[in-house]
Amino acid sequence: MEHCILQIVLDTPLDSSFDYRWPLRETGAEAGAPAAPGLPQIGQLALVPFGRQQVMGLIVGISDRTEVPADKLKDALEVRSQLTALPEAWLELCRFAADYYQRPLGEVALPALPKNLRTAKVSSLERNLKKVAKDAVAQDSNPNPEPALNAGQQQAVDAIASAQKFSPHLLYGVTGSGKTEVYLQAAAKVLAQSPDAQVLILVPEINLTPQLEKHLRQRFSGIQIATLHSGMAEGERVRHWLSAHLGQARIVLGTRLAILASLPNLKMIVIDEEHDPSYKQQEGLRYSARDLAVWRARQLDIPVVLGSATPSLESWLHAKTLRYRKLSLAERAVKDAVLPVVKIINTEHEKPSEGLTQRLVTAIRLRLEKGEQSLLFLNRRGYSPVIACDACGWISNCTRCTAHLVMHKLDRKLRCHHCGLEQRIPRSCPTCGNIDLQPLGRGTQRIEESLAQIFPGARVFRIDADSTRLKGSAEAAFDTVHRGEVDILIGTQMVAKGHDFKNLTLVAALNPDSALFSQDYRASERLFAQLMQVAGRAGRAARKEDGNLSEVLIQTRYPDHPLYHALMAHDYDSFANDLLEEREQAGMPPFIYQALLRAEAKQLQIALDFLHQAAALATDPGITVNDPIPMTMTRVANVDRAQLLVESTSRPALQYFVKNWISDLRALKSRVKWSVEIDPVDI
DNA sequence: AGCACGCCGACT
DNA sequence: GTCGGCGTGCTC
Repeated sequence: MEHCILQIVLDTPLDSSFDYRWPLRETGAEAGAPAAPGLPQIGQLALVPFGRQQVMGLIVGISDRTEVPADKLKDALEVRSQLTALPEAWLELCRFAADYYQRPLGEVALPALPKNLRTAKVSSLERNLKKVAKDAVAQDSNPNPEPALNAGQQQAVDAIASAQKFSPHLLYGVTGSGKTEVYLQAAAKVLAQSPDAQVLILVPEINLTPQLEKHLRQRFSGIQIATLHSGMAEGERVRHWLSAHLGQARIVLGTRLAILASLPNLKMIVIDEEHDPSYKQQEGLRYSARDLAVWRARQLDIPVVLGSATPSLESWLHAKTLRYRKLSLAERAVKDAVLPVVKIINTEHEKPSEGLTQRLVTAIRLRLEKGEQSLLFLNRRGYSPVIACDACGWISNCTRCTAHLVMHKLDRKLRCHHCGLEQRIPRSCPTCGNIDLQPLGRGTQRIEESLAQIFPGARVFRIDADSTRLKGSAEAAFDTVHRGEVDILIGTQMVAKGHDFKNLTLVAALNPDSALFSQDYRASERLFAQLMQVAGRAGRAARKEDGNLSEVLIQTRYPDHPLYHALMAHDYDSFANDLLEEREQAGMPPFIYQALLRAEAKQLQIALDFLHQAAALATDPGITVNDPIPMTMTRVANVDRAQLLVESTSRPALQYFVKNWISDLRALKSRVKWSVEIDPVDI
């Protein structure tokens, strides 16, 4: 009996591949089978016994020999020959990500595949393959026509689509400047260049931006579009993934996870709102979809477009150093629409009552009289509805986390957003017995109540993570606003994304200040992007000739802060340039590169001790080692967490250092649970 | 990571 | 007497 040896990677933290025997003669021997049946290929999936379980692995090598002793060697159970092998370029992408983020290949490659592909039976795969084949779209001769472009847009489209090799473009333009139309027409050109070309379009959160999908489907009605995001049902997810993998879907629209999709004929990548923090995966393999997209574009030698009104400082720097080509869209593409007027309300002089200044109340009243909509934007941070006792200072803290319990009025519970702990709302203060417990701060729910008091007839509507927890309810909520059934909309950052509200002429930021002085140096960058984005929700309805501009009101105690001045002037350029200069002088990203070692233990000291040990191991002269510190939210679910930041001016030097460091840390055999994150963003 | 085996405390 | 705590050891 003749065998070959399959080298297979598995979704396990063990950093090696595993060898399995595969009998060459037995498979595919059925009569009438095509030539060379049953020979496994690199890139195919195989079901193998692993310990006491059976798991799906990925074939990364095929050999005729192995170092593994015969008594340990097992037979692979099944090769999924029904599924064409994952392309070599895809495997290379996974190898790069595994190497860069310092994880075993199997922990990158297998989770990148739909779960169903790894767990379901062959019959299910065959059924799905059949369904996908049948779904081939009928040609539709009636797609929406391409609208005319303004000069800036045309230039951008030409630059992107004519670049047939690796070329990163930073498409820079405010909301309403017509970035989407540039994506669409550039995609159309690329798709027209070859009959099997594929285009990948990444968006921050698909359920908040259904409009792009609608535009795509209308414009490319004869072309199959696959969507990929975490909210999809498993079956649908597999079928969309398969249609991308088989080259059938020529446009793939997805969230960050789509960057790891198999796309055999990928010819262009678009990253919409490239600055958006959700491109960074915050658990498991902590990759940046944006960075991987640029790598993938370089690998395939294709154009990549990063679009934003407020580019990340990383991309901004790349544009300044000409690594990225900056394409600016100066005008608003919507005819006659103008930028909203941004005004500052100094809360030092105009004290807000229940979070609302008199001027803001007046502005809302004006909109109500004119039948227009207002949007009140709340920074969630610092504004959770926490219960407190005025008499003794007691606050509803979580017993398992360094966090407050947050009041949920609907089910009359206090809940911890970090570990899920639930308590009934106490009738009196647990420490002093005071009956008069008050909500601290103004959460969206409280603002909602005070608005209802001030404007009894107004239709007030709240959109936040709580009110839209149910699947699809966010969409329904936005529809309600679109239909004009809402006068005053209250929301957290959720409302900042995607949606244009046609009748919205007032946007107010109630409490943006906390981000200005945050420990997190990226907070102000994010705040600017958020305010800019939320301001962009207004103003599309306003037209110059009405003399009736949309208004953005910022309530702040720091009216002279440069961030607000830049916002008033609609001047991201100088704001970003100033920030970059600060970062360079302070030796911070994007001028230096970072890695973060996290440790967790039952007691903080144990975690810190481990980190001190780790710091002692870091003697590389090119590496700056900071002090181990407890994480801001030290305790989560009864586990204490601490971290150690290491930095270098050289990315390769950091890479080299971390690789060795990790093997040194493994050798410590500590009981502490630890992990290393490359390019951390939340420090 | 799973999932076993393995040796010490409070309970049907 | 058992059920079960999580320490440590292995997975081709």
